[in-house]
Amino acid sequence: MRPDTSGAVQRPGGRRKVTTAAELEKVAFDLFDEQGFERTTVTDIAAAAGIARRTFFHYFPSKNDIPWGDFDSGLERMRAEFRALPEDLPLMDAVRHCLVEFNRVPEEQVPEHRRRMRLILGVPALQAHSTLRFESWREVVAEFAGHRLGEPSTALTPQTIAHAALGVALSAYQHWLDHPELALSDLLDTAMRELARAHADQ
Amino acid sequence: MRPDTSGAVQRPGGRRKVTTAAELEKVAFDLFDEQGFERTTVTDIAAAAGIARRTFFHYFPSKNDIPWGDFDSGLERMRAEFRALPEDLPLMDAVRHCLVEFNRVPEEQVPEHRRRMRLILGVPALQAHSTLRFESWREVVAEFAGHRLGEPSTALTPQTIAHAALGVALSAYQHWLDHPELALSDLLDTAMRELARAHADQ
DNA sequence: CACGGTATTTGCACCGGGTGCATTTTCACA
DNA sequence: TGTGAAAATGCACCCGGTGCAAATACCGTG
Repeated sequence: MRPDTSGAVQRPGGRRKVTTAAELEKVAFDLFDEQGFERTTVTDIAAAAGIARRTFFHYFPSKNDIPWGDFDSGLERMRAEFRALPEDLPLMDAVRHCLVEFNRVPEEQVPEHRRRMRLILGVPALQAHSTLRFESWREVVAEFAGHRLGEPSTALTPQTIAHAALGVALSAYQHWLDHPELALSDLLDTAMRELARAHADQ
Repeated sequence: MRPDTSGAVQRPGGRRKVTTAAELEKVAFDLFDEQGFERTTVTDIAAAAGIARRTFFHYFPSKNDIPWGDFDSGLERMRAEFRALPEDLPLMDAVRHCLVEFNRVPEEQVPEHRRRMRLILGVPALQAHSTLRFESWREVVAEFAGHRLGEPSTALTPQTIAHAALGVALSAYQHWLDHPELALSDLLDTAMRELARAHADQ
């Protein structure tokens, strides 16, 4: 039998990694809490983590990427979520459903999630950077919408639906950050329904 | 009678400005065409314009702001556009109408507009930066939606409508850039209608 | 015409993010 | 005890952006 290659990357020799992205993220978040994002330099983070500044960039492509965790791996989850949906569920209901499910977090991780999102959506530099990260998220939605509509995902309607879905998510998130007593899932669901309602109302 | 203070700022003495933002923009755009946005440095632009690098930053807060022209002044135009609409025009019809009108450009300015938008929506750094510039645009829409709904513009629904409207605009623009033969106005109108249709379809 | 006030330009030193490259360190395994 | 591979590191840069002080050009006035 071949050696187990699942989980961590196999290591056929070579120096051990001295830390992890998750660990660096933790160190960085603490500094961000203390002194804010912009006032924290990469040098600060590296020093606090006990690594060289240069090494930091082996773990994160940029300072702006620190708060994103394994966002990309979540995309595959969402794709699966879309696939699992019954074919006869109306398109926008399906989108709403996945919006809610994709953003469901276990209760105990809520404070952590809130902190992360407050950074991403609150700090201008990160807000700007988020556009780039959200592109692949939109693409997942567009693919699904295109599939349902029998159009390429690059067509106008799928792209529009994807953009709108992202907009809904962002406004729900912003509201959630401003109103800690409200549940994110409810806000996402409501926002999506209210948009449909606005479109329907004459 | 007081001297005319309309138009250009009055100059009660002091050194003359040596150039204008518009002129710098022109110089910069030429360089962008030649060598691309990222490969063009601020130093390049300043040199080509015959000013000091430091002076450039008296005309633009950042390199990323070059392609934006007088975008902010356009916002007031859009606000007026919203105000001029009949009160009984359904909310989303009003939004669609303003979306189309705000983005209407005289035929002769179309190539210029396309070049500008191809930069803004095509170069990652500018794409990211655009998020920050679009915030005030969204706010205009949210204010109108809030007004119509009898809610503060910060409420969930107005914000969602604003985010969605921006999404629609972005997807229409992207499509326009990819398909030069199509008219921007039509794409904006269609995108908005298709989103409504998607929401309505069961 | 010289002068004084004013706004703009400029130079300079500096900071922070990010990269390319060569070198050193640490590890597994033979 | 090597030997090869991966990771960490150091260093020299580049670029965008800022704070500050000095130089420069313009205006109106005496």
